[in-house]
Amino acid sequence: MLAPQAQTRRERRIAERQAQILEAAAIEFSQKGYGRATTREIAARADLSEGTLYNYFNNKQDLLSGVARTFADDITQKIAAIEADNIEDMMTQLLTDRFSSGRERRLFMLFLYEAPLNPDVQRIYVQEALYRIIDATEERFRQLIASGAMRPVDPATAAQAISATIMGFGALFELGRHARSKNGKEPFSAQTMGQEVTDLFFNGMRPAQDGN
Amino acid sequence: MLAPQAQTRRERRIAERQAQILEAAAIEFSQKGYGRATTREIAARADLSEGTLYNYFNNKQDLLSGVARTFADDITQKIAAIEADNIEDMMTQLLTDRFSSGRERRLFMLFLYEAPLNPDVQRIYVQEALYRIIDATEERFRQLIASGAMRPVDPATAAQAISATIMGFGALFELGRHARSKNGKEPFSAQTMGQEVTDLFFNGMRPAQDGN
Amino acid sequence: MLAPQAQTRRERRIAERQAQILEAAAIEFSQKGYGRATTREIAARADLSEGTLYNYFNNKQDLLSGVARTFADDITQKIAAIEADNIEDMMTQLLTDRFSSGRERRLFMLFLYEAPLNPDVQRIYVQEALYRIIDATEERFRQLIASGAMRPVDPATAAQAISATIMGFGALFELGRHARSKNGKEPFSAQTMGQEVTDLFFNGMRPAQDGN
Amino acid sequence: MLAPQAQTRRERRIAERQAQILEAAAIEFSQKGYGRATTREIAARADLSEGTLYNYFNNKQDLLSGVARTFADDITQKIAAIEADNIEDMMTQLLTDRFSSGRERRLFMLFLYEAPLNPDVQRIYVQEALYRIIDATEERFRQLIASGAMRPVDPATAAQAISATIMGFGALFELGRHARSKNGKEPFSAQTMGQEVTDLFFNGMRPAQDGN
DNA sequence: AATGAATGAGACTTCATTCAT
DNA sequence: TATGAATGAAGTCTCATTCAT
Repeated sequence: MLAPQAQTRRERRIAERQAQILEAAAIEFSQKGYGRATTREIAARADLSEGTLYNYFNNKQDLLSGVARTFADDITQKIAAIEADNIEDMMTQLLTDRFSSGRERRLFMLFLYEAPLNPDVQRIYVQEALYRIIDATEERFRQLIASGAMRPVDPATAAQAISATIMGFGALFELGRHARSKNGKEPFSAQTMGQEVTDLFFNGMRPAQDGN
Repeated sequence: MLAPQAQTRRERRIAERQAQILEAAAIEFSQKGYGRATTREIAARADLSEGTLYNYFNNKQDLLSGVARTFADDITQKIAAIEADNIEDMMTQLLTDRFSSGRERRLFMLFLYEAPLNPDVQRIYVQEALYRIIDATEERFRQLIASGAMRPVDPATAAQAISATIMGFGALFELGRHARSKNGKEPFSAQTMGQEVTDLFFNGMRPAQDGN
Repeated sequence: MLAPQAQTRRERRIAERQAQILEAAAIEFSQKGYGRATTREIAARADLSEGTLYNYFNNKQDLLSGVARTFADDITQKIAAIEADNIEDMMTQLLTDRFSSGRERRLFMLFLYEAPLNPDVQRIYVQEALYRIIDATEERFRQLIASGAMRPVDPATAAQAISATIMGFGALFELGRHARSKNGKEPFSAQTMGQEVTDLFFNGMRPAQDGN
Repeated sequence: MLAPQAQTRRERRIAERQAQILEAAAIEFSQKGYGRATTREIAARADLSEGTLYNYFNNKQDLLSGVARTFADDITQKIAAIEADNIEDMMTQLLTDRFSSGRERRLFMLFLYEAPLNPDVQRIYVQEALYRIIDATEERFRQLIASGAMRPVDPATAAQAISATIMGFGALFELGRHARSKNGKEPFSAQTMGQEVTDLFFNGMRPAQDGN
């Protein structure tokens, strides 16, 4: 009982340290990008020495991988937690969700950018998270179509379109577009935006025909 | 007549060199990202010495700005060249267009990523190109709505949604998603993709109601 | 008790390293001037890697500032240590003192040259050291005049004249003038020089008048 | 007659070009120092291309040598032009002269600084100008002493003291000391300064004794 | 396990000099 | 003879990584 417990406590402390470091790394990476972030400042933010960083991670790339894994898990869970039996609810939740945290959006951009340059990020964030989410969305669409709750479009295309839109909105937000007020109205709220876009996807742009 | 001609020749040579350098820079940046690209390799690819680079550009950042301007001009022209008087054509062209060149997509990602870290990129690519395109799209939507060719959705939201979707698809392509064949069919073609997505935006996902 | 002691040891080591680096920098700067001295050779002389230099100083300019401060402190202390209640002693000491070390003279020239090009040197060496010394000298002259030990010349001019002479002799020595033997006598000694110049300043050049 | 004339015209043009370049070099060197001045800006100031510079001078060092020679000739002539048969006039003129032009003072500092680093400057400016002036001064002092117009101090020391003082005042002026007003009086004028310092050297600091 | 000083490879950049036009 | 684009050596500085304490 003693050894396993000590082992467990040790493992717990290691996990805590790693989380503490990854938290700091996430902040630095999100603010400065991967290239401009320095291990020195990550260590400083984690209130550790630079040397200690290397007791928990092999190198800077691993820090990015670690951050990617954290956020991959996070987004996967959030998406999985969405409960909706009609398409409108589901889309609103999908769209609203990604508009939340600034740091999250920034890291999202970072992962997209780094993925082609960094196999770990590609694997951890893109393949194990993004693609699975898209696949799951496709499967849900397939079900909705089967149940007649959705027009029989190509579910793969629809899933990608939805995902692409969410990703694109993340980028637009990040680029500051959301700050623009339109027509004197208040600047976009994520909530309103989600609803309007959902309406667009759901009802389409085609003008109502005939007596509709 | 002599001086202007000589002047012109000199200017032409300078423009050529700059183009030659920017071409090399665009390739290096697109392949390695801004931080990992080196002036040495840009020079080598342009078949010039490193010092010569600095006869035409002040620093590495200016190389990125130059590349950004080139592609900002390019995309602006392409978008402006779109001629469509019905919404379906317009959307198809918008969506199809951005799926073309791989390097272009990679640089697009680069600009999105760098914009918040680099005021020049933010100004040149985001504000002077992306935003104007979105604004022009909004204006077109406004006209289509006025003419009854489009359902009276909020034109600003619609313009952003379309733009976000295009941007997102650019990213998805870049991430390799397009390489996946679905259902044994051939992998996506930009053409097909554009048409399907246009259908989605145009007709929406809502199942046909009533006797429709 | 533990923390302060550890802190002190660390600070002591840092101070030692800085001194070690500044020593090397002083030698390189004095031998080659600021522009021709290289961080590489400073590091080599300090028996450190080039990178380590930058753990202790921000840049090459700071190395020069550091050297300037060291020598500013040094000269200020030496001047302040002069004890003389009659003008002859004081002048002899003032004049003799600056003729001592070759490196010191070379750095003195360097600071004079760099001061107009380098605000730090101007502030550290010129304003905080040279000017204060001149001011202090003026004040001493003022007292000597008040006590009747000195002819009532303008004390500011006199202080500047003395200072200028010392500075000029420093330069002349540095230029190798002192190496010239005159009339077959031995080359100047700082001692002799000091006495003769003092005599000159004290008694003037005017021939004795009347029956003197 | 033709060849020599053409030769002469050619030589004249060469001399003009050289003077034009040296003028530009003098300005740049005086403003920025030798190391920080660039051949590019010297060429620009001389309204020439960089390449042309190298048709008239072998390298940057030669530019400095050329400037040194110009100013060495200049100062030698000025000193030689001094006409004075009594010591007061002579000293006033000596002292006043060097306080004149700012650029001249700056170059003077430059030559003093560069001399130990640059054999040409050492030879041209220091040995062929400065030392000769000091020697000539010593000789004049010798004559004045012989004629009883000057107290029999050591003429070599006196000549060096005078020279050192002039050099030192040049430095002090350059360091901005002259800008300080004293006692509410106007800031120093070269004229006043020269007179006061002459009085100091001539009459000494010793208080008047007895019934004087 | 923590530290942080030391390292050194390598990046960007400058600039005196050359040379084809 | 004048030009100025091209060169490349050399300089300053950064920073991920290591290792003795």
